[in-house]
Amino acid sequence: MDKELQSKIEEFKSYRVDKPPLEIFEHYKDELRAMQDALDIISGRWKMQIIALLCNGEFRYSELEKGLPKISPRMLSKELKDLEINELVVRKVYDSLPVKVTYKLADYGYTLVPLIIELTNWGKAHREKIIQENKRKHNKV
Amino acid sequence: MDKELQSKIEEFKSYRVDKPPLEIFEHYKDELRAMQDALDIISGRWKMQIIALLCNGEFRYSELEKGLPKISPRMLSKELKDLEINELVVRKVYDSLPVKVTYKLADYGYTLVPLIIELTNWGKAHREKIIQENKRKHNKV
DNA sequence: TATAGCACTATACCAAAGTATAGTGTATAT
DNA sequence: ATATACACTATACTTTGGTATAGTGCTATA
Repeated sequence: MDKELQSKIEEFKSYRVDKPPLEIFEHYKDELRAMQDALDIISGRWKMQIIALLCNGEFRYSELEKGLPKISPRMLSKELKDLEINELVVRKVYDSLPVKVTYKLADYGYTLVPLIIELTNWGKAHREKIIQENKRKHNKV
Repeated sequence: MDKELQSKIEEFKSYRVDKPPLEIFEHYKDELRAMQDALDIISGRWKMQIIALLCNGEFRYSELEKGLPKISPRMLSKELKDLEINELVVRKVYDSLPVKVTYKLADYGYTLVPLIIELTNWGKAHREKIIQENKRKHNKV
């Protein structure tokens, strides 16, 4: 664990010196709201998977369908619409025949990359931890 | 945007040179699964709020109720149980009379701090962006 | 002419997440 | 004896996220 993190944690811990819980809540209100905003946008089974795929470039609708093996077309178009509304994804329509539609990450979408990395790292470490624990249990028994 | 991030993005972009979508999916499968594991654990309206509060120290059940003004007792005890199962939170029972129960972050729980910070930062920036956009629209009209 | 591909939309359905309200057993305080 | 605090649990309900299945209007291809 690095120093910056360590000091952040100390900061948290030292804040509460018998302050009433509601006061602590009020103090962090904006942070909590911001965190929740972010979670609302990235939660769900598909959003981050779509974004992670789109990190690799431009995809057609049907390519995304293939790249997300279990998604239904309804879900895919709904999720893409959501992401477009939040300006994370850019939708381009070519007026060729038949119509071709592509999706790519907006520049703004790339601001999510640090979060993707953080989430992935934590998820990997967590899986490791669970595997280690199962091993220990197995050895004891 | 810092250099490390920039190069990560280039890495993503350069990976896809006309690879079929399914191959890209397979290539990132472990990462996607790890990301989803993490999201499953922290998603929902309460989990991260509880963790963020507990960053500040040890709380009794009733203190948490006051610190999370809108949570129902059922939700609170369910969420705490989930967090305990995932070993993010430690539950301590004092056999005083009446019983006193406290909850605090496990050391492992603190590994979520970088994620909390990332989420909070992104959420704040997002809110800023939306406010700026509304201002621009207002000026145009 | 028939078939298949494309980028969707419509409708109905199900399960999980979250909410609202009430109740439990214990103990102290009055 | 009654009321209150504590840490819950039970039950029923609503909302949301996601699935399943079918269908649309277009065009290129055999």
